[in-house]
Amino acid sequence: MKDRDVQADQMLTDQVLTALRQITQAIDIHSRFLEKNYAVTVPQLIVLRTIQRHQSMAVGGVAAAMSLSISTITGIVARLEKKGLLARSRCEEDKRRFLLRLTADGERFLLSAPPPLQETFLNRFDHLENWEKHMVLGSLQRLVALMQARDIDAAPILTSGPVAAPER
Amino acid sequence: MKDRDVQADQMLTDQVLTALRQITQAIDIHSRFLEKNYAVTVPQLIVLRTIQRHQSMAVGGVAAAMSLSISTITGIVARLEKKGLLARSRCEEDKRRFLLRLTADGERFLLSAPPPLQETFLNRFDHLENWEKHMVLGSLQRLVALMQARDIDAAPILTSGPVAAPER
DNA sequence: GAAATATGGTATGTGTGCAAAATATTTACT
DNA sequence: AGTAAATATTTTGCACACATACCATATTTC
Repeated sequence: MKDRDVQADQMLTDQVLTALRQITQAIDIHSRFLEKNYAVTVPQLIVLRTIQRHQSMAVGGVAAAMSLSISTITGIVARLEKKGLLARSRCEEDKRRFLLRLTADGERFLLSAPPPLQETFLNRFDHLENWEKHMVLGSLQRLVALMQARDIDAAPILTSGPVAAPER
Repeated sequence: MKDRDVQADQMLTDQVLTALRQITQAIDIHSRFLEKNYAVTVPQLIVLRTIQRHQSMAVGGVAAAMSLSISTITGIVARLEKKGLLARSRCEEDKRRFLLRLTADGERFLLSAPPPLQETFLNRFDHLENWEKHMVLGSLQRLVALMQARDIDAAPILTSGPVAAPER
């Protein structure tokens, strides 16, 4: 039994959660700002950039590259297609796939579009001292590692259906 | 003009964004796990806890306490009410308000419910060295400060409505 | 070659989050 | 009092993000 100040520990973790939510919120707010002024959201912009980098990609490829689920990408792609920034075509080799590529409008758009958060937060982040940037990134990645350390040991409580979801 | 490695800077910020999304994702996944096994999500659980701490609260109070928008709380409250964990009643002094309080079921539920992330990530976070916890928290709050350094300088493009939102 | 299985993608439904508009109530001002 | 302004909530509409169920095409197996 460690002799710790449990109260203080709880406060610390609460603060972490609050900080995380505030960060998420800030990104979300920026996304809405983008949507209002540039007609695309942050996720949409990142999808466009990702496809641009690869020239042409399948839906699953984008999902893997962004570590998002396929169904999420489907929705985003549908909205981008409706805006005419992106086109889908059946892959000839494997007709299960759709190949995604930018339209001329899409290319043109990216040339004038702002990078995801550059105008705001990332711009300021960029101006931090190098050691501080690395410290922040290190902390974030520490959290990611902690969170991704599979919950498997704690999970099997209500065993309805396939308990051990293979991955993700 | 500083003499920096722009490429490396870009990578750093990209990594920050990726880490942030992964953290958000991990929380979301945990929330679904909770929903499946305990019938409430993380936000729902936090709303319950918040109300419990205050005995009874109005919707706006919860929103302020959690720094979420009122409309978001409305939806969460509706779901909790449907589950019978929480009840609403008109406030007598100010009939615009609804007072929220836990039902007997709600109280009982909280006694058996797990703290938001304790079973998983926070538990592990708790076991970090103290200096590391503080470093992580410090980094997160650094990000929050950067992000909240109001976008006012960049924002006023579409000035519809009260631009300078007082707080939040 | 036909049946079983695997894989890529879409459609649907739920939960979160916001903004904007609609309602109702209280407070302030004239 | 009587309207105007502020306040408290709800409703609606949109964008994510996921899981689940389902359709179409590929691959494997018999």
